[in-house]
Amino acid sequence: MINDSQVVNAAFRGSFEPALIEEINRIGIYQEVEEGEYLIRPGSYIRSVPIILSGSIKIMRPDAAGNEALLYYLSGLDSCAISMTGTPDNKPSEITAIAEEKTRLIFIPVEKVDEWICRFPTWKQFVFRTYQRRFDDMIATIDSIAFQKLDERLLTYLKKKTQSCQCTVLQITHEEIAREMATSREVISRLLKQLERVGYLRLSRNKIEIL
Amino acid sequence: MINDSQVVNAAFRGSFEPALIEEINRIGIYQEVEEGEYLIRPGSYIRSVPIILSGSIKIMRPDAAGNEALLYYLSGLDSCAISMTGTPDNKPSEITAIAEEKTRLIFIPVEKVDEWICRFPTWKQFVFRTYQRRFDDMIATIDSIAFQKLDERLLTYLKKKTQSCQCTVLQITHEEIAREMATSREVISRLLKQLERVGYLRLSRNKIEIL
DNA sequence: GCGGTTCCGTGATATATGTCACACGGGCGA
DNA sequence: TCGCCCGTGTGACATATATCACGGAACCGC
Repeated sequence: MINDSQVVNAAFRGSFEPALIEEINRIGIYQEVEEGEYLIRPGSYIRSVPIILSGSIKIMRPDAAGNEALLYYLSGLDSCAISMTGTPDNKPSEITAIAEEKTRLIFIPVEKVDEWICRFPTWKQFVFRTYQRRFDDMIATIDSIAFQKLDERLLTYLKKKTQSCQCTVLQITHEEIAREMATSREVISRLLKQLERVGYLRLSRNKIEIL
Repeated sequence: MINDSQVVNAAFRGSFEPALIEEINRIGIYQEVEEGEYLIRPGSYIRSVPIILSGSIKIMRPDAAGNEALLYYLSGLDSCAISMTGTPDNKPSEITAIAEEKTRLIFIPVEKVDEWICRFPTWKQFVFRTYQRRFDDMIATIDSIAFQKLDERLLTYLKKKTQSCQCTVLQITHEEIAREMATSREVISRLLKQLERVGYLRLSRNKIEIL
């Protein structure tokens, strides 16, 4: 049986200095969430920053009309830049975070994020790399929405999805894809069918197998 | 005649502690750019971070096919978060920064950005607020592209534009708007005409007057 | 004033995407 | 086993946006 601190140690060794790992073990709150569980809902206040140990989390942006747009995925050793910055003004969150699969993470209180920056060089590096990655992700998202047609977007969507879950069989409904891409189910069904005809994937109920 | 350090002092007094202002005066490189001038082009390397003293800068994202998408504007006391993070891996920039009008700014070498974070609390605060603002901007951009129809997008575009230049008369061509919104000139012309009929604005050559 | 250039207005048409309506089939609980 | 719900496939149609093809108006240099 693996306990929390072993998991943390294994995940961070090599990235963080020992004193920092110890601090994380002491302060961080370990948590496991199941697939589909919400970590953040719009309107809630973010008081701590999650670091993903294993699994993956998807970050979405809902709009007033009930649509959503996928911003990016978080997986191993990623963290959510929005939650680092989201708090200073004490504004509530404007995003949604949902576990894509069973996910283990550790929460660090925001004050500590700040405090550690000057105490641990590797932490500062981590925080900045996190920002940079999330910026790159957001730019990629904008690229995709602004420049690509739906069929291309669907392809990049499927690619990212398989990357983030590290498998070729997606357990997902057309409806859900449509929601994440802010379009309608029928359109996705048609495009998927098209991709199946071309031999890019195989469809069945609740399942898409990439070839 | 105003000299550089007076400008800098006036801009930063109240936001930064005196020691930091002095440091900025000593290290930062003051520069003025004219309207239309490029600060960053895709492919160039970013070795220093600009802080805008007055004027405004627009940050765009070009794609391979020659289209562009507007990411956000920078104006008084803003800074570009991408340039803070853009350097760690020594990757070239993937964005474009263009002066919207005559703009005064001061460049801080990236190493100093990093160093000052632990030395000056107000600087750390500044850096984090910058990140947060840019994140919010990017999310607003995604909202607009993902959820709004072109006519609404055009409205929000015009609003932001007037905000950033602080005036109601925009010196701009339909072609340029189209490029920034990644669509075509005819479409923008039609939509603008529509807005004129509704009495929202008045059109003339190279000029849009918001009412 | 003249010729060229840039910007703008607008019809006609093409294409992509969104919406509606409905049928089919599989799973699953009563 | 029956009925029902959910996910899917698909035609027909509505709408939004892109593209093409012009013509005309404003401006600029000569």
